[in-house]
Amino acid sequence: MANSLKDLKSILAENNYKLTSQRKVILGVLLENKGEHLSAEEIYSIVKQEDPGIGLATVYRTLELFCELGITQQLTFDETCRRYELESEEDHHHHLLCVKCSKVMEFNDQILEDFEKDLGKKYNFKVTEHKIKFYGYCEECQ
Amino acid sequence: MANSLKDLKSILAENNYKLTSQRKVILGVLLENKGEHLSAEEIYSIVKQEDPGIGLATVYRTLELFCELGITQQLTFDETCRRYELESEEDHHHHLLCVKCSKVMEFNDQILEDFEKDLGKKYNFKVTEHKIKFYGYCEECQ
DNA sequence: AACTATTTGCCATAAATTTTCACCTACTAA
DNA sequence: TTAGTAGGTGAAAATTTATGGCAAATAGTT
Repeated sequence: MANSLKDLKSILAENNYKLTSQRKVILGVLLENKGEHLSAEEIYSIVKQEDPGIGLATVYRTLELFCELGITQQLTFDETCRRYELESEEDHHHHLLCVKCSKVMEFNDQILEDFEKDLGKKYNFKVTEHKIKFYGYCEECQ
Repeated sequence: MANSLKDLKSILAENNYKLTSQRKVILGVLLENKGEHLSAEEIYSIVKQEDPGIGLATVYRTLELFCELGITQQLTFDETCRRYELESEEDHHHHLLCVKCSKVMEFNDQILEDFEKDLGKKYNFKVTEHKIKFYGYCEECQ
């Protein structure tokens, strides 16, 4: 979706939102941490290094906005906090969670896309997205 | 798993836990609301009608215990609270979430079980459980 | 019926997120 | 370029969700 600041600017403009320095910095942090699944607090602490004046509430507000605009996506693992990652059409992936070391890995798949189509017909449910988590033991923890 | 109070009694006894009136009431509420996905607060408010003296902390502690014993299972939709449902070997299902009316439906499947096996080989990840959510539009909201 | 380890209720606390509000700033139109 | 304005921000308070401590109560045993 938003792979650069230029993208961010146009996405915001299209939706009548302003391009602020805080939003730029937060997108920057997300871009620099692709593949990570950061919480708002974690993003906040990284962002603060670049812009010490930024407030935690702004991070929350920005992430909410980014999700609304399809720039980011919320992840809910089984924790008390929510995590975020950049959303991407090209790289649709899911997560493997190790129940022992808590490592989170990603995987892509095509089979599920096909499965999704069948599901729509079978249950008369028009699927727009799916979130799939597999729990188990990673290579090292088996 | 626990389909009756008798089951509960033996599960608790096997694990050296006591059968208290609070635990009975909470299981009762879960049994009467199969198919629902209640939060701790919601369970608390229903339970209170039957036993006004019960404390919220007890509900949380009981649900934690029930999950530990495999009686219930935690669900994390994209909310701030966790939800619970009875766990059942026979009825392994997943969820369809309508993005418009927020209704949550359930579905069973076999294809995913097979898919899971392949995944284990492909990524050297020993899958023990999966949680799958499909988002989209339900029959009425299409 | 008495014993004892669990369990509970109440209250305080923690942690995550949201709201409030006064001030600030990015875009727009003149 | 320069206001004007709608939208955005920071700080702190408020909410929401969940957990921890402790004295009193209780289930299961002796």
